[in-house]
Amino acid sequence: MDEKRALAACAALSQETRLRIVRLLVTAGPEGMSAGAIGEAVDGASSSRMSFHLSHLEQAGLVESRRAGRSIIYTAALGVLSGLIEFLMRDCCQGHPEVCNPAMAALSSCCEPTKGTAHV
Amino acid sequence: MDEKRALAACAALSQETRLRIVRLLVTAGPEGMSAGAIGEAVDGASSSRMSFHLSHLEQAGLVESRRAGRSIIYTAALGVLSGLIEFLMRDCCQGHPEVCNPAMAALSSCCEPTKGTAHV
DNA sequence: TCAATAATTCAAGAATCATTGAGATGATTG
DNA sequence: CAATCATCTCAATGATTCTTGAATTATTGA
Repeated sequence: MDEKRALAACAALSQETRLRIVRLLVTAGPEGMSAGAIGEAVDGASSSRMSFHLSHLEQAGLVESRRAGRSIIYTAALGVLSGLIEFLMRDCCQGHPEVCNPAMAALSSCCEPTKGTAHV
Repeated sequence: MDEKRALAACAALSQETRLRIVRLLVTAGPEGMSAGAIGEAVDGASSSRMSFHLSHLEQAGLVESRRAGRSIIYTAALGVLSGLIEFLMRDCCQGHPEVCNPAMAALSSCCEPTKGTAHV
């Protein structure tokens, strides 16, 4: 993740409809959702508006799309989201891990590490 | 972190000068930096422009300020940054931790968990 | 092939945001 | 107290972004 991509990602996330779309797709997982279903779920927006926002998100790398019949299925690009997180927190510690542990804890509360045993 | 705050945070981060300021302050740690020093470090911007962006960031909760003599010292609000991360990744796992491990790994590369630390 | 469905593209207008420069505020020094 | 330094506030202007509605492309089934 470089500055340019991080800016594009943040800009994409800074709009209500798009933020909702990303969060919806994060919870939807690898199966994704069709453009139409997303539109209904987030705010019943017009299809052209939805298309505008979905393509903005895809441009920013935060979602990916594939065609399935008449529908186009969108999925969250978790790798890019992770890259953004890493970029934002880079060098936050400077040898003092306790400084950024809140961020670790925040993520741990959702994502249990698969290896190791320590976290509850 | 609720949607409104997350939107404000992302909007604040979606501007080049502001993104640089936040990253600079993240690495600067709890001591922070004066407005003038930040301005010189990020792009030699005019003081009114710097002030505009710093106050935008403070409004969004991403930085905090305190006066020290003639200067005003800004620090990164790591708690809010962590909250944003947690908000973005919330429910990403749905029982499948391997889905969001990239995000964990991204943070771990910066922030080693301290031994035996229970998260809050 | 034709009609229906799903989604996209485009142009125009409305709304929001960033920069500039001038002036104001608050703290320190002589 | 007056001068200076660091920063902030404000109004005007230019730039960017969002929404809307109509037209367009791709896919499917009768």
